[in-house]
Amino acid sequence: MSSRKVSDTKTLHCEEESSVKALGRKRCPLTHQNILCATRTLLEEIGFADLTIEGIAERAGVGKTTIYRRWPNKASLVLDAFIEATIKEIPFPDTGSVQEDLRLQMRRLIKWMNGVEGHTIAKLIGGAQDDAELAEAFRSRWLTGRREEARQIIQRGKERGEIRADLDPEVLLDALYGPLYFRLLVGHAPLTPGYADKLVSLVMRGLDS
Amino acid sequence: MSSRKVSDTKTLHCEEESSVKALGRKRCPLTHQNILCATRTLLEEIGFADLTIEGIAERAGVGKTTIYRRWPNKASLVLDAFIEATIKEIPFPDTGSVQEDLRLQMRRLIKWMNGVEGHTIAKLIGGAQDDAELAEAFRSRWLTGRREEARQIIQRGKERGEIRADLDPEVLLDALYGPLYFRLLVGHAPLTPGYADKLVSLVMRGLDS
Amino acid sequence: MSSRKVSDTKTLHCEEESSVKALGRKRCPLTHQNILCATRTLLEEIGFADLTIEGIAERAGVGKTTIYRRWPNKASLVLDAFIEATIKEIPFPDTGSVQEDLRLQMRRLIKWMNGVEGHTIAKLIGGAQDDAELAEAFRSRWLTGRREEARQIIQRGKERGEIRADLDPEVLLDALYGPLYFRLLVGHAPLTPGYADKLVSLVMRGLDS
Amino acid sequence: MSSRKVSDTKTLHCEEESSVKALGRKRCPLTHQNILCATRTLLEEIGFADLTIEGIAERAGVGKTTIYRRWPNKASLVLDAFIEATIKEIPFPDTGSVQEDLRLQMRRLIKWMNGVEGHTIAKLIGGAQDDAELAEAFRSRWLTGRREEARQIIQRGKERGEIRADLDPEVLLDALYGPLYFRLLVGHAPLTPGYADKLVSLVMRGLDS
DNA sequence: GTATAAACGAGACGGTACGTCAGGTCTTTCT
DNA sequence: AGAAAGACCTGACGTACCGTCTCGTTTATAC
Repeated sequence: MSSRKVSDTKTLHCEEESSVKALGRKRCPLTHQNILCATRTLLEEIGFADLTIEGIAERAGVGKTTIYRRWPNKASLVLDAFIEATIKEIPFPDTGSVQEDLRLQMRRLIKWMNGVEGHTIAKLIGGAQDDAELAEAFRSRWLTGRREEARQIIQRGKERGEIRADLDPEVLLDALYGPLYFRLLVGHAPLTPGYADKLVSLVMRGLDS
Repeated sequence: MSSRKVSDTKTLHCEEESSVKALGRKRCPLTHQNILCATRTLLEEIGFADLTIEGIAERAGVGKTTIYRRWPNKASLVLDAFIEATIKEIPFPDTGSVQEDLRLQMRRLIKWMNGVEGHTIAKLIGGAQDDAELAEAFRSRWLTGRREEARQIIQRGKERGEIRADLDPEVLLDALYGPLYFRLLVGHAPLTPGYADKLVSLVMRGLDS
Repeated sequence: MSSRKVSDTKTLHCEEESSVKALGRKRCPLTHQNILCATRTLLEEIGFADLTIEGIAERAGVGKTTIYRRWPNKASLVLDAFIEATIKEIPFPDTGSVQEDLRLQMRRLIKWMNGVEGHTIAKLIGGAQDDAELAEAFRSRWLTGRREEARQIIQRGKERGEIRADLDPEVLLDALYGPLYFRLLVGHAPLTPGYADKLVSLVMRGLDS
Repeated sequence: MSSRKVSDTKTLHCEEESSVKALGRKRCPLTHQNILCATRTLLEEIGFADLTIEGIAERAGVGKTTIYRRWPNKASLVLDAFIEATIKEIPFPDTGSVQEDLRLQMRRLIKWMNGVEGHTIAKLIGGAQDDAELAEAFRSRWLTGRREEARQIIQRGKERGEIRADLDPEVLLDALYGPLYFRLLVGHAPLTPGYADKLVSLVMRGLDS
């Protein structure tokens, strides 16, 4: 049961042909780490838009070619760097109450969105608007997992009878998390912890009926 | 009172010194239109990211300088072109029922989001992630106006007693519209007309209590 | 009649469309000079093979694009720089004796070949082996003119009766100058001033018969 | 005395330590041949300048390292490939007349220069202008041998009394062969068989006096 | 036999330069 | 003075090879 490994996690997006035999010299894993590390650092220092492959290469003490050999474009690299750094953050709680579970997790997410990572993820979603690959990567490697966990909270609530069974979890999750990303991306209003409370109490009012 | 027209609409963002005297050659109004038109066309053809000032200038038969003289950057120009083209679409209805008003408007918005304009606005929000000016312009020139209209719908509902008076309209609007933009930008699920219905019925359940 | 100007000489190889009217900003002549100067300097410092456009651009304080806008390739640029610097050297004498004229000029050429310019011209001919454009440019802009002058020396000799009239001047000139270039390019033996004397006395023995 | 074989001819320039013992796996002679063959083919196909070690390695089905283990640089390899292919061509005749011997051999050389090999040797001399090693190799492995043979023709002539004994053979050979290489490299005039005749009759006029 | 040593194909690696593109500024000429 | 054309410097792009360096495998002598 505990055998569900989250899989390798290490190399996520970069080209890797595992088919045949692995001929020739092995790819140095340190190099990999150096590049991701340099990317993360620069991302915080100068932001996504001003990030250049050349800059990353220099910072990592690596040839540009080495980067291009492993990642098809800037976005994929940044996504790798980003996910590697944040994959384990913002855990989902299990308090016994759906509403409380979601409220707590949303508060954590808001706090996280107000930090550097929030900025980065906004840029990634922004970049995904003209990069289908990045968009797909963002969905499959960031959103899907978290979404699945949130769905389980709802499922638990349904089993406990807190929520009526015919509720579409997708709509509920969108109604809760959509506004957070909305404010993050558009910035028309601040993302305060209290915002989570208000959203939960508004959206989840009377879901047991 | 209601005569406050949204004003000229024509030149919105571009520098325009009307104060002094209007010396020298007049700015050709056709040029203006040509540039906006070329921008719109190219925006649809190749997208925001691949859009270049040089390309627009060429397509419009205009010097690069002329563009730079009128707009500070690509984003402003695109926003101008975009808003000019869509300012009058997606009207807000007044059926006498808040829920129905919002539902109808959201359906229209969804329809519109599924077209070219939806694509464009997604790119604009995307671009705004690394362009503070564009972000601000997007908020003040696109969102604010529409938001105000939506707020009035809610206000009417409060006056009619459909909605309890202490409800925070910002949270409600976010809970309704946030999910739409969320799906538009992230694309994890389709934007169907029925989605509007589901959202409205989920979020607005029991708001009169 | 004597109005045959050797033409402008200034801009020789670089693209220049003089047809219409010359719209837009003028090409800065200083830039031109800076580039040629930097090229010459670097040519002497590091040689033709290690010469890079990037290096020249940097040394000249100029963008790479500016160079590419004016010259199609490294060779043309170098040829321009080279010819501009040496176009007036190694004059052809007129002593009244063909043999003496040629001998003197060959001695001067040998001296010149032993200097930096000789090295450069060797590299240019070398480069011309895989660059048809450079080859043509070298012939038309360097060789042709000098060849014509040498031909006139021979013509004068024929008129004076020093040389029999049916002699093919091309073969004679090749027999005299070919060996110089041969030694310059292959380096199997030194280029001494006495070599000129020996060649002249060998090749021109009995040309009056 | 005539036992001085020009040695093995097979591996000429490539590193080869025969001293100690020859431990480990032997160098595959087929590999050697494959590399030289690929080099020759590519040389004809794309020319010296566009020739790359990587390309040769691929064509030969060989690792780059294997090439670098055997030749210090591109030039040496090309020279090996070239010489291996042409070492036995253009024999020196012995008709009993110096003038006739040289004339015949020059005609053969001209014919050969007009073929692919002429092109290649021009490129090699060209490449030698920025590669001292190649220059030296070209002289010692191509020119010297042929030059020695030509010198013997002249020597025979002197012994027969056809040519006066004090003639410097170097100058004579330069005066005859220099022009051929001159035209080959500069291309200002065609290399026709008749050119050999003209040169011989011009340069060798009255050498018996 | 079984080490051990080199050759070998493959390909990763840090570099350098390439030639192109777009950015945003400046200059010239014409209207 | 405004407009159009285009020169200009800058800086990053993605590519091609360079020559060096591991890899794992294959082939040979040497113990």
